[in-house]
Amino acid sequence: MKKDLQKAIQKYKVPVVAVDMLIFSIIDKKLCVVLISMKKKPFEGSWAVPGGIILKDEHIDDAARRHLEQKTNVKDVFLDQLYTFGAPNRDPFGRVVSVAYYALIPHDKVSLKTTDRYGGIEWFPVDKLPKMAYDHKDIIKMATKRLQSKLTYSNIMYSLLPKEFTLAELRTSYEIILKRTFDKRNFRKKVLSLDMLIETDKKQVGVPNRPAKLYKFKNRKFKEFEIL
Amino acid sequence: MKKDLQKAIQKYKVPVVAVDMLIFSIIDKKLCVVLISMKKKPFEGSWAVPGGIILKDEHIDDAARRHLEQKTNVKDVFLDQLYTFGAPNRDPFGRVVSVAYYALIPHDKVSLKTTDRYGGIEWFPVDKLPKMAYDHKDIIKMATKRLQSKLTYSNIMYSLLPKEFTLAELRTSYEIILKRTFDKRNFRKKVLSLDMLIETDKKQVGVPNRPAKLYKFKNRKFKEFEIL
DNA sequence: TCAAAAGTGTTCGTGCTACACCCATGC
DNA sequence: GCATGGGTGTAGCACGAACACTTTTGA
Repeated sequence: MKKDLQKAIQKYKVPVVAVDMLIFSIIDKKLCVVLISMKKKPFEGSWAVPGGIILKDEHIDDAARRHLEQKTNVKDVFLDQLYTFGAPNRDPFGRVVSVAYYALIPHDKVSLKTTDRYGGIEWFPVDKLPKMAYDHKDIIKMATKRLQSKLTYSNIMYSLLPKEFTLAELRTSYEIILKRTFDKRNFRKKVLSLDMLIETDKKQVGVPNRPAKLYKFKNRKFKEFEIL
Repeated sequence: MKKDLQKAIQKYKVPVVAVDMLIFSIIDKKLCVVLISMKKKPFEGSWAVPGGIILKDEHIDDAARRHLEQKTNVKDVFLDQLYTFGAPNRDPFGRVVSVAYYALIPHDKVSLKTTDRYGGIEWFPVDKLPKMAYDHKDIIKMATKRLQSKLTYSNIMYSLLPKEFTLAELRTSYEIILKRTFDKRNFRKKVLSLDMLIETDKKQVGVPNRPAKLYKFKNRKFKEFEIL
């Protein structure tokens, strides 16, 4: 960083703009989020949501996408701005205003990339978080709530499921995230009435029971609905 | 803004964090928003949403409240974060990431304070905006949508109405903002069933017709409901 | 033939919608 | 007494909730 800039920033305590990227998926029947383990004091041994400072000329949305792709190799998933956290003393290293984003990625595409900047990167169930750095525990809670809410009035589940899926998979995914159950028949009736899915001519293979029909989403793009 | 900082910021495109404050009220049966007229090129003659850079050690929420109070003298109203805009070329003067907030203020408390930094400050109906600077037209559109949505699942109308009001005032306020009508009887039934209002023992005075009972909100604090 | 999950209809209750007339007050 | 908005009840309909048995496949 150039000297005159650094000087001006220190003089006026200009806040730094960062993004936090909350990456959600369903792993092993649980809603999980990607965390990285911290090396630096005072947060050694704690975990945090991945993220970092935005680049110059980089749109904040793109900064979020950059972090998402860096960690998971996935693109073209649902990504949405959550909230901007701007308390003056959130970060002991300096004033950081961070814009949090959340994304939903398919559980069949999961492969986390670690880098040597962090101690490690792992999925954690949102109900069993480790010791968290900063205010990240609250951020995860808020993101979980928002995710639950958005699931009930949009088609964003397209971003969590594989291209083709059974209605049972769709239903249990809703059940896991919304923490409730749905009646099998009522659920079918409802989702099929929404003109949101397309029936394929394929079926499950290799299951020890009657194979289910596979469906896919009509549009793999955010759209509002009255779903559940 | 100080000159040396401004210079450094322009040179290196370091993002500056600002807030934009969208102040809504109902004036003359129309949903209106506070705008200020710009003096500086290239936006002479255009209008913008009030706002400005956050102070050092100032919480961004407080920055929004500061601007709100500066312009309107009101405190203790509903104020909520809308969205953070972070495209790199939004502002020709340099990179600005701005966190937009919106607030609802009572129409009986309106008195705008002008300052000599701006050409003027005025209420404009959201349907008849003047020539707007930056991307502020889009921001107002987004805020209006959010406001409409939030009205249908919360009690934030408490922040727009005077302390005591008639059910007709409540109803027409919803009708103006949501751009639809409600059946008088069904509306009464619904809002009274929500345990959100308290009936006072007062009535309208000086009206040339049967005076309506006055009601007040049980809690003048944000709460979620299923309202309309 | 057995185990396991898929697929399929009907009934009931709740809540939203539509709708018209009398009442209280000021002038 | 007349003009103006306040205040009130009921019937129909749509939608969500509850609920059990038959079908198809692999082993």
